[in-house]
Amino acid sequence: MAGIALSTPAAMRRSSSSPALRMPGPGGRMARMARLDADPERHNDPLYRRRHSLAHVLAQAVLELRPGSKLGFGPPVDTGFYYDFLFEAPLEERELAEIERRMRRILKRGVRFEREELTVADAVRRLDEIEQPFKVEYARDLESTLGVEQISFYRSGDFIDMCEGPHVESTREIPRDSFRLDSLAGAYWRGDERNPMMTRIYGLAFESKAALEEFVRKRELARERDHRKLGAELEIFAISDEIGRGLPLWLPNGTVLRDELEQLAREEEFRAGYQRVSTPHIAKADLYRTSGHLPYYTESMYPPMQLDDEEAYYLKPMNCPHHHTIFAARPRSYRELPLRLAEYGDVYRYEKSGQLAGLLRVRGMRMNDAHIYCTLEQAREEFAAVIDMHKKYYDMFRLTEFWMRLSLHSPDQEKFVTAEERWVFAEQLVREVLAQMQVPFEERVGEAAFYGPKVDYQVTNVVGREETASTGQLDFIASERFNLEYVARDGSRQRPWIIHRAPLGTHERFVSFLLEHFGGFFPTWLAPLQVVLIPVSMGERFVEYGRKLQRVLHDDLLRARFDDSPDSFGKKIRNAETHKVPNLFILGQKEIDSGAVTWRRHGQREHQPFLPFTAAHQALRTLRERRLMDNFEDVDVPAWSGGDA
RNA sequence: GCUGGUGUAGCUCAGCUGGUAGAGCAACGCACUCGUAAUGCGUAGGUCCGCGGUUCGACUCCGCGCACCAGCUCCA
Repeated sequence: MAGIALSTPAAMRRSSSSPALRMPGPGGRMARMARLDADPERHNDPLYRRRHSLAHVLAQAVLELRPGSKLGFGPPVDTGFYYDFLFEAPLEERELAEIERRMRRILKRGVRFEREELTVADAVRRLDEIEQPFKVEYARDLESTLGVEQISFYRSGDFIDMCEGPHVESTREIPRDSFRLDSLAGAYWRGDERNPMMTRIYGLAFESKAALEEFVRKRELARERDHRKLGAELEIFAISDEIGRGLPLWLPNGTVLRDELEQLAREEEFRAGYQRVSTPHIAKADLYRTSGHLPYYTESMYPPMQLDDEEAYYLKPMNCPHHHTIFAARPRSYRELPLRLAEYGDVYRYEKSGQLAGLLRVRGMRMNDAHIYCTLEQAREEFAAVIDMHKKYYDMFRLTEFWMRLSLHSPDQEKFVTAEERWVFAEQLVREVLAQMQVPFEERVGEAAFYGPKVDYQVTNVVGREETASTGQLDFIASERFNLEYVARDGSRQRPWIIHRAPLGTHERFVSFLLEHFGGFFPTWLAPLQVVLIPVSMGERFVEYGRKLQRVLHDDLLRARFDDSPDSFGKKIRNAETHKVPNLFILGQKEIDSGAVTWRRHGQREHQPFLPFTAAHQALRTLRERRLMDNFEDVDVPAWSGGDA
């Protein structure tokens, strides 16, 4: 069951509705993961029935081909369906074609779906007979955990499966060309890695052949925007075996993005009363014993560096212990609070190899980190300010495809510090702040940090993978562990509350989202190359003029390049366009004659104003200084829109 | 980590059943001096992911590694 959504006005919910409904476009993993069978309304959806029935047909075809295979779960998902199997011998991808053929044959036959209900005991007996141990396990589980007494089965031809339904009446209702087997994957029985790994077959299924093809086409299109593809094409980053998996190298273009984001953060944090600090990349084991990382977080840490006669050192997986140590460096007064310490800090986490993915999941990352030390009375206001900062950035970058998750602890999971009342208190505090601010969110149990509840910004990338992009956390554990205290007005010693926050997340993840969100087309202020000056020919006077203007822009710290390659004029335009440079200045005789440029914007061939170079220069400065999002069409580019065509 | 797939020039890819490799783009050179998405000609570039094995002979077959891609982290 989905978490309870609190204080979520219907109108605002749309942008942050459940993952299943939120999928922006062509779905991948998220879409697949979002099982639809939890929502009773979906059961009336004819497409839901078809997909569900196709899962059965898939199982039937598989059993024809591989008798004795064991069945797991086989639900519909919002791009089709899947079914999990345990095979005696591994299934290879090329066998999917044969399975698909058999499925079509079954559809053609017009098999009817018939429901019957059995008592749990009878159900178990039947499942034993047909040798489906996973189903037996599940049937027993339904009885013991949910108190289910009757279990329904669906029979379609000679295939029978324990199933809640509903299904189509007859397989004839399903157009034979409206589905396709998509891929093969491993999946643990009941999603638990201690269980056997089954083989999952994914199928795509839509209303019609046309809808299926449309989906496949859109998915292809989305893959064009994959940050790994764009990152290579635009020379943003590279990952090399020589350096190590999950340890990206930032190329000059990517480093511009990082520098600009850091500049943005520095300015915003300065205005918001943060102070900057810098801390080393390694620290002694004892620090992480104090912080609680060693018991709770070791799996995600690189192994220790052991020196002779000395305590082991660890690469830091988080900046917090270092910042806490700064807080503790001298006695603190309540007058200093809230104390806000910020650092774009490099951290290293040993992610499981199978989790690594481009910039999205890495092992070395740079985080827009800060810790706010405050009194309990200040905690609400500070947390609200943190959420405000998140909102400001998301509005600014026009990131609308996200949902906010209030991540709570789970009393029965070991990874959470035991302190039930304080968890409840902290969670309620955060919940109230969010409610007060009228931001829509959904609660998820078991997603908290080990030291406190979080507000996570969940973003889905182009291939449908969901990750946390930003986070704000309330920590009620660390100040005790680190023995942090301040002297209150009455002279007593008090523990500060701590807020952890990373509204711009990590460069790695944030840039990957921006790349995909913008399709590689960055606003002028962020763009690695802000303007390319292109002469109509390499005649001496054009070259001279172009170099002169380039120097003026460059001296003004604008990232301008004069294209003096031997390429043709058309080729230069093309090169600049494929590199998604936001601004091109075209220079020819008439521009020289009046000290002007013809300004072509990325992808804009129609309207190209002719204006004095000084005006164009000034406009670039404005774009930069105001950080205008001129990669969006509705944003007016100064001096451009009004100019001559 | 686990399951399945993939690995050929900087990039995208071709290479039939074993006889040691090609194309386009990019790079470089020469010519061209051009008004809005690819000027022409030429040159160079490969440990066919790595290491072992089978074979007269391995990019091709087998084994073991490595990397990348997709998926798995609770309901028929």
